[in-house]
Amino acid sequence: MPPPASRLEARDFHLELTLNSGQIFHAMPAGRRWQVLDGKQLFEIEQRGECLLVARGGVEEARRFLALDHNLPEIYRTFPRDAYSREALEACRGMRILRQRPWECLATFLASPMKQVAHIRAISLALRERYGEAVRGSLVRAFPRPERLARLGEKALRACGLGFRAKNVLAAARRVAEGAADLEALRALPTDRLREALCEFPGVGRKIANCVLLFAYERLEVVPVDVWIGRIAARMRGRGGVADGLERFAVRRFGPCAGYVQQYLFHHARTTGKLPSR
DNA sequence: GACCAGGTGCCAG
DNA sequence: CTGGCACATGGT
Repeated sequence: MPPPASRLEARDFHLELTLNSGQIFHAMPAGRRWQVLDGKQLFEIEQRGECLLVARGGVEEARRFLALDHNLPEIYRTFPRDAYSREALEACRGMRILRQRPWECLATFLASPMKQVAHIRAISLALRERYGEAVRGSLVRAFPRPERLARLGEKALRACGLGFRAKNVLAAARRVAEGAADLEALRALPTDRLREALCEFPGVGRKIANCVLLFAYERLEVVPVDVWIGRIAARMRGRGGVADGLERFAVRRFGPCAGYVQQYLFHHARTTGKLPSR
């Protein structure tokens, strides 16, 4: 039996929303609680109002992974003031940008092109089930280490539903496993140089690199432009807008925590189908 | 059965 | 520099 739960104060936080907002893809409900893995570290957590009951995993580790140190009221003050952004904020209040591990984040988003969130989840779960290490008490296995995936063939990865993305996941696993890229060492680079380094992985373009920058390297000012953010930004820019790239526009428009804003707009648009008027 | 999904790389003009 | 297209898979 797990030890009794520790309490963790968590104002301005929405656990379920955060775990299912398209940052990670493996969170599992366990009764009233949620199970989520950070590497091989299992957290099992229930939210009761502004308090979290941490049934498994350390409180300090949970605080860090869930980014409870982000000052959300302060971040909200930087949000754009237009009606659509306010609507997204109200719909997603309490959602946080998690602190993911770079390898899991990179590999998972290499599986994402032209896939819906539900499909990415299915792929993540298949990879974990087949090639991940078991974690005591966890309904889901850990995300496979690069060394494990590097030993596989493309066919084995395709069998996890990866399709044409299999070759990119495999190449990334090999690059990391053989030390051609050190994802932890890259952390020290400034954002532009780090993005360039990430784009050296086959299959990583501007969008996926930005996802990894935002979700794994704490670059909260970065905006991944996917189909939804593209539509939203195009509407906000309107016809009178300059001949400016959508990403550049979004970065300026969304403000200093543009990545946060992006995540709220993305989730709101994806789950409701609503877009800004005009 | 089209159509679309948290894109990228490559090629023609 | 820009637009068009192939690339797999699964759900409406």
